[in-house]
Amino acid sequence: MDRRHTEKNEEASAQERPTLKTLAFMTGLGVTTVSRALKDAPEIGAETRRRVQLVAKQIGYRPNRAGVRLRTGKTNVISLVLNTDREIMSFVSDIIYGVSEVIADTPYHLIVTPYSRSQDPLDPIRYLVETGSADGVIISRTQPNDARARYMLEHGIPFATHGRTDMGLVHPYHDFDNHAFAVEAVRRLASMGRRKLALLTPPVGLTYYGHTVNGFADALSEVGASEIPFSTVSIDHSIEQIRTRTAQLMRRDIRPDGFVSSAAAATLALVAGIEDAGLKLGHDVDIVSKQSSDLLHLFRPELLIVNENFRLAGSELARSVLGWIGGAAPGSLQSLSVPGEVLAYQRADD
Amino acid sequence: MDRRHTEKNEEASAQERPTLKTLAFMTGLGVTTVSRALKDAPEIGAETRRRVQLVAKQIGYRPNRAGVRLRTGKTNVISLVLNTDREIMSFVSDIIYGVSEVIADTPYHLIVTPYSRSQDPLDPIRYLVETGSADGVIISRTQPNDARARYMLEHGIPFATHGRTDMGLVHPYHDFDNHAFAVEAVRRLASMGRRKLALLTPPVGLTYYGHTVNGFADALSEVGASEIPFSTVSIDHSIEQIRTRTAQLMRRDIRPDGFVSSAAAATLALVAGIEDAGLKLGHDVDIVSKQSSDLLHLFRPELLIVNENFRLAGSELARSVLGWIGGAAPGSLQSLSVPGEVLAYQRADD
DNA sequence: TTGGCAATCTGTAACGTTTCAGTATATTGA
DNA sequence: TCAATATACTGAAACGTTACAGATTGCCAA
Repeated sequence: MDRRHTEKNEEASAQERPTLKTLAFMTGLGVTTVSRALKDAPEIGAETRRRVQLVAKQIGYRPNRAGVRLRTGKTNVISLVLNTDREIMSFVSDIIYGVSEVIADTPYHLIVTPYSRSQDPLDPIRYLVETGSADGVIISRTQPNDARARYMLEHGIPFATHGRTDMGLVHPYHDFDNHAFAVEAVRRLASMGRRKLALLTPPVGLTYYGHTVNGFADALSEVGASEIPFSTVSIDHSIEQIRTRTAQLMRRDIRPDGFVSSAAAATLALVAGIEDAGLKLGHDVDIVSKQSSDLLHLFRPELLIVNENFRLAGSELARSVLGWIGGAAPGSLQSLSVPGEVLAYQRADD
Repeated sequence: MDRRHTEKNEEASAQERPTLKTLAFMTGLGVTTVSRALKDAPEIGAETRRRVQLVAKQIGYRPNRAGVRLRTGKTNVISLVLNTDREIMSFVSDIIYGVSEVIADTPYHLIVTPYSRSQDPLDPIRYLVETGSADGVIISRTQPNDARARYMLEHGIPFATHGRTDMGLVHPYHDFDNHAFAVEAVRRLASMGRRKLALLTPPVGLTYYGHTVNGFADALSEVGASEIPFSTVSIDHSIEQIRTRTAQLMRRDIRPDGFVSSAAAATLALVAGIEDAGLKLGHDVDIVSKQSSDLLHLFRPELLIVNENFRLAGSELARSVLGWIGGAAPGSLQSLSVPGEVLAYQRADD
């Protein structure tokens, strides 16, 4: 089955994939010249360059990734690092699609590097860095003091975080303005006369937990509403847990008349818990919820909804990483999307 | 910044990533011997083998992927080919997680190869085959006569399909038994006294469209119920379209009193359309729906639900591809998950 | 004693690419 | 005219790995 005894490349019939050697033979040039002609090196004659590129296009030459990678260390790979048991569903596919959109016209491939509950989140990052498996990395579930970001900064590998850090270190990120979300949500509830508000928070420990909580608190004092503590669960908890805790909360004497929820799936559980307690959405209580896929309004029309675009996040993150790889200043590759309108902070390369 | 003038590898201080040459120097053996010792070749002495493997473990040697790939052509990559605009959300992440689980203990990386509406679905497959970018491929949205499967079979690259084909060609697949699903769904509705049933179908053209439609028809005649045609939309249509069409259908004189729905998101739209027409779920009409994430029962407790486990699908698909790569017979790498057996058929009301 | 053979180990070449250090030819300045 | 220089090209080496074709040693049978 292995009939590669075809007297070297130059006499091979036709079927093998063309290499620089093939091109060199066809054009009568040396491989060095061909290699340079293809990347528009200055010391190659204009006509030669055109000729080589024409032939390359004609026979469908594509550089061998392994060859390039071995020689130069460039992998042409972006790695998306995902928590396999915690990341919310639709989340992931949207981010992947967003990233894909951006790298579609580049030589980059997207590899998904998973890690599970049982592992140190730093493990997959170490692996990528130590084995040089990617030119750039995208991480999510970012923390204020994020060991992964610090590690990658120390090791000089370009990356972007979904969510900001707070370590005094500068790196590319994309984030949704959860402070603004919480503020708007509280204002909206207040404008409907709701005065006792509860917050279903993001996972404790992630940076946007703080943003959300602060926005919530800021807006509470602004509108003069009060908080009903609801810190026994976060959107990371199971549907059942959220539902149960919500029902318990709603059966108390002092219960919220308004909720702010940081995730769509959690909102489903929230509503279920409320109704378990015999209360009615839109009457006894209102909810402002974030969502990423456009389905929540079908669930209960009374829900007040703010959209977060994860596909955009994926695109921005990919653009940032590619920008950093391309030599742009990391500080110029940060963006924030604001609920309602998407406001991208400047790009460096203009 | 490039100080690799360190007199070859053997005298390098410590920091560069270890290679076979490093190991050879440390053990006093030749690189060939080291290479063979690491892969348990028979012509290496037992003690030498142990010694080499010990040292390799100690210094954390990991084979350079580019080196292996260049020399052998083995990429250690599995590619998951996804339609960027059509694949349902949770779908994708679950499959990715399932695949990840399986390849976690292998040297394989998972790369996601997207293609969009505008492209020929064969494009990404051609790319993968022509550039030799993967050792194995996983595709979804499988059709009865699937050009991609045929192409990969012709080109001898191992793959697995999510869903079966019907071309008389044998290849690995994993599929959910949608015929059985439709049959059970109809029986269930019939047992509740429903007699005029409609089917919200999978995308026309995909293999499981046929399976579902056939199961539906078979069961209809079995239980003596009649079909109300509802072929203007499929689960590939937008939420709005499904909702509108459903409302139209439900306002007719002759309208269904039972639905079978092939996807959770579509079911949301279905229910919305039904309620738009002023009818009540569980009273005027019942619905049996598939779901992959466990959320539908929160939406309406009256919904009758069948779970499809996409994480399992991902695992099975990965196992199949790895099996084929490993030399197993493609015909032995086919699996079907049956609703009710592998998966729980849950009653919402108990 | 010698030839044969099994058991271990080794050097070289090759995969496709880029970089380094050239070479050959034409062009320029004096 | 000669040397200096710019222009256009080239071979060899190297990245890390594996496969091929030996090489060395010790042991045994004849």
